[in-house]
Amino acid sequence: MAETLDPLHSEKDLRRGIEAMFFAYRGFTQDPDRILAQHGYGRAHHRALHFIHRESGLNVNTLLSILGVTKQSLNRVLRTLIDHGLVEVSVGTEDRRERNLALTDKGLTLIAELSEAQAARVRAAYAAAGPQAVAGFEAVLEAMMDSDLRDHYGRANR
Amino acid sequence: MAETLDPLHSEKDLRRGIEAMFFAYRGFTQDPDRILAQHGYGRAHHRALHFIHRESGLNVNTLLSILGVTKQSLNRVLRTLIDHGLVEVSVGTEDRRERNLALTDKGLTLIAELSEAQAARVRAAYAAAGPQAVAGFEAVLEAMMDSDLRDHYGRANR
DNA sequence: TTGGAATGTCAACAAGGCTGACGTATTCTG
DNA sequence: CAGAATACGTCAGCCTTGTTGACATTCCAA
Repeated sequence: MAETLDPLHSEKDLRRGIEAMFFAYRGFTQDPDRILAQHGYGRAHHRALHFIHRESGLNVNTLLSILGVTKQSLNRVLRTLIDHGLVEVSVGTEDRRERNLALTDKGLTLIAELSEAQAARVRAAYAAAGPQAVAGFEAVLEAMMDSDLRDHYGRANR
Repeated sequence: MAETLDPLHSEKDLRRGIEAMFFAYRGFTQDPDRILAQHGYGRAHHRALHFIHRESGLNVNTLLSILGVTKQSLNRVLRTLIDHGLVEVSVGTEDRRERNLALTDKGLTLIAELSEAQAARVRAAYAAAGPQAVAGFEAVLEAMMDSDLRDHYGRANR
């Protein structure tokens, strides 16, 4: 499966990789950040919208574990999204303690705008680097995740 | 150079890539964050230490453009690093308005600890994914950067 | 010698993390 | 059925790290 004879990566290689993550992440968030600022939202709102969109009807606890923040922190963000009519809350059908989250049409409109801006950059990078590079990109990133995060990755991406 | 017949990447592909960046970046910062917290520092301190280490003697303006923050924001971080004896400032030799930044032994000790923790994860991911994947990883990330950031990437990595 | 560049610093503010504590439904369990 | 546990919301306060705006100092260069 893995290479049996893995070359040792030099300090320089690793530093390059570390800086690549740093600089690329900046580019990665830049376009949506601009749009968010126009609407008076932040990156935290984007993340919430993204994962509610990916898995409509998910409950608060699940979203918390995906985002890896405290409920107080999420609540602040969720509160504004609900009050602004981007997210809609409903009582769980199985367990009525749970709250199911879903995007409204207004929420769908915003996430579409954000996603398209971000996807455009990723699409351009994928096109520039080529399909084989994309496979490598995904493989390294997946290996870099924590195992508990890896469970969420791919979830609802079937 | 680039593929002449680039396949279109589906929405699903792009979403996977976007989430890969999100989850992987979390893993990427996690280990150094723990160490930083023990010392009472934050991610901003790590970034400053990293780039001062990479290019010892660089001036404030250069560091500002690499980090992409305001001078007030950087100054706060730099102030504590200087006061705590991790960074040492000297007046520029050519232009005496400039301040050259360098790490002290104490600063070198901390950045070594941080870098090693972060490099360990990258090294493990590289080993798991294989050398060809690493090349793709770098290619995609480099293509994802803003062009002005790309100038800094690789700088002093010669 | 004067304008602009590089730097430092004060003050105020906002986003978005955190902890701790508490309240209220609702469900599970002994 | 009573009490424990779970899911969620919220109040209060704190921290880091970003922002803007204003202003002082030092020094280079035309």
